[in-house]
Amino acid sequence: MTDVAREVGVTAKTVSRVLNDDGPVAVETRERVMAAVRKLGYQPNLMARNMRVGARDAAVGLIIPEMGNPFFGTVAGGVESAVRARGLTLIVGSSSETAELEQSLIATFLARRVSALMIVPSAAGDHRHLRTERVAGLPIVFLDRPAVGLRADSVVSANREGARAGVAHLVAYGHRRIGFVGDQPATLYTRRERFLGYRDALGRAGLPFDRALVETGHDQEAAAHATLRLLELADPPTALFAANNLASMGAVLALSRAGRRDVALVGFDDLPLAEVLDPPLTVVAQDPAGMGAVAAQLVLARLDGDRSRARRSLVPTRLLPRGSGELPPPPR
Amino acid sequence: MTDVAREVGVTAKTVSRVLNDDGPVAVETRERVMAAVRKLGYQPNLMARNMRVGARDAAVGLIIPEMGNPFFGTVAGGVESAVRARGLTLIVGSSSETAELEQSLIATFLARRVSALMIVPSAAGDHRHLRTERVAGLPIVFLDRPAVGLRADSVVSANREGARAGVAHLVAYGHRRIGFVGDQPATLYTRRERFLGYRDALGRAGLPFDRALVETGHDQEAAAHATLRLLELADPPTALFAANNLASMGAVLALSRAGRRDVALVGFDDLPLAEVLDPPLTVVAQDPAGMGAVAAQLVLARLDGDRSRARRSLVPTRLLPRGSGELPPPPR
DNA sequence: TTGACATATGTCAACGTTGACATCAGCCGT
DNA sequence: ACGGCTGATGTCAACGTTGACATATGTCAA
Repeated sequence: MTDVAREVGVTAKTVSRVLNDDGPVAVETRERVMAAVRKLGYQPNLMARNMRVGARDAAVGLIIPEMGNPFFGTVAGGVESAVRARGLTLIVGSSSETAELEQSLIATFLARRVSALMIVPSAAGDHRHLRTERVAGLPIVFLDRPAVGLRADSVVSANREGARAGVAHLVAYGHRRIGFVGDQPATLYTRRERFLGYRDALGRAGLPFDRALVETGHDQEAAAHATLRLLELADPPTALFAANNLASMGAVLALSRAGRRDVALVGFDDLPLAEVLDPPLTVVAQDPAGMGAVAAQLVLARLDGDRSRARRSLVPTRLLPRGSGELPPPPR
Repeated sequence: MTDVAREVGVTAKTVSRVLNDDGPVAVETRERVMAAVRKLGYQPNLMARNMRVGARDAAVGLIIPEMGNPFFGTVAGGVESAVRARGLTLIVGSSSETAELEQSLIATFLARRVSALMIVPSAAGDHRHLRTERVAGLPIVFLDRPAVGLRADSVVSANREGARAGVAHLVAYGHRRIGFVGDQPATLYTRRERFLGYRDALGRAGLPFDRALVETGHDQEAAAHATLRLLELADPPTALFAANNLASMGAVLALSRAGRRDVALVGFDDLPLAEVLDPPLTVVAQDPAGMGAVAAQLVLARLDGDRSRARRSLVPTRLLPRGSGELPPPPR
């Protein structure tokens, strides 16, 4: 900036005025400044500006467990377009689902003076330490899973209700033995909630809960094996409920490999090619982009001074019957 | 920091020394400082630090067309883990495939003094204006598509070779009329390259090129319609080559809807559930995470002072025969 | 002509941090 | 006892920018 000023023969302050449309500047001066700016390829230094005006950085930090997972990618996309509409930049980090990385990312973001934090917490995390920041008025919103040890805004899917609806759907088609394929640590919020929904649905239908019908795998292949184990039971399930996208893919994979087109399946979270599968996959669809957008709106409201109590936003799910969930149980 | 200093009864400089493990500090002082840091929840201000030391921000900016697209999401993931391993933070923005947004994101990133820029250029972009920054030594790497009007590093898939191999694969199975389903503007680099690969393969096999066999759609549904148009030709193709993931999904969709299991299909870019499709989808797989990682390595090398000429890195593709690409043409 | 006022620009300090250099106390060897 | 060294801390200025306030020039009404 000083360079530009020297080039034009004015003070830095005048250049600043031109660039920020602050105070009065003679038309001719303005033009000469702009010319110099272009000539020198000057870029204002946001860091210095922020420091001077004591403002936080016009960026929000988002922490997700994994960028590769389309679910989180889409969430991030939803957040990004919403915050960008307000001139904010998005900074993303992925925690690889570990509390340590999450911690260090939070520290980095705080050191960068982001305007807000959005976090999809890792399974093992604890967010007590963020209390100071929250009190200081930094908007913090948790996504997909609520905070642990901290009263803060969160935006989550209607996991329990959705899972209940999905399982009830299978029950309605006559299934009485319904397997549950989960992945991730069983302590994970979403896993727990969906499992509760599963049990709710069984309970409401007067069906017994059988521990043997619950299997877990931490990735697609593991979920496939989990599914296989269920199919090989002496008294196997006639229908399956897969608790997330990886579990669904694993289940689809296992059923396909085993050549079993007679087992009903409902997955939680939609898949891109669900409708061309054989049979087309019935899912309880989430709205990841919507979740991101809702969370971003919350953040923006907080930035605008909304100081109301922390709230939890439930993003509804939608049952999309496509075929796999409408297969009847085999006649006995 | 001043607060911490006051609390302990020392100067800010001493606190700085403790925090940066700079110069000698008495053990007792160090402990008292650390205690005060914890007590006050002090977070160093990275912006001020960067400004003082005149360093660029320890962040690299990445611009992708769309966060929701798993291809770019995975690329971003590859970049992120590589740069984080070096203590750098990733800032992401999406350009929605428009030159304007791309421009404004670049400006924002430059104003933030990122250490490096990584760009998946939008179709219409022009990067001449980045010449100044490149000369100034800012590492700039283009991903998936090369820069326009600028000599800069780029990392791209072996599009032409991959497409050629995919189409040659179909030829090897006896196909003589092979349709091309592309999406995006036909001017897009990847689209062009893959199309050239397609023509190469035809030429090498001595097959005529038929303009009627080339169709385009800009998203999944459009690609499905494009596919349908091909199938309805008087002299329809017996095999299809889909030039990217959306085109593949569209083609799969269309074939499935039309109940056509006799048309061979090879897609460019792998899909999550490719192997459970019916028939399982043969693809020319790209390595998005690998691309991101390679690009990040390039950036890191540049940051380490590598001043060699701009280079273009080709990331190889891999043909994964799964069934759909090995269907023979119907006997005539 | 005066002074009140608007316009155009300049001066200075400060944001939080850290390099360069200064200060001071204690200890060593001679 | 003295110079020199080491360790521990302090002082000051500067990074690039902008708020607060000052200055200079011109315009216009009384």
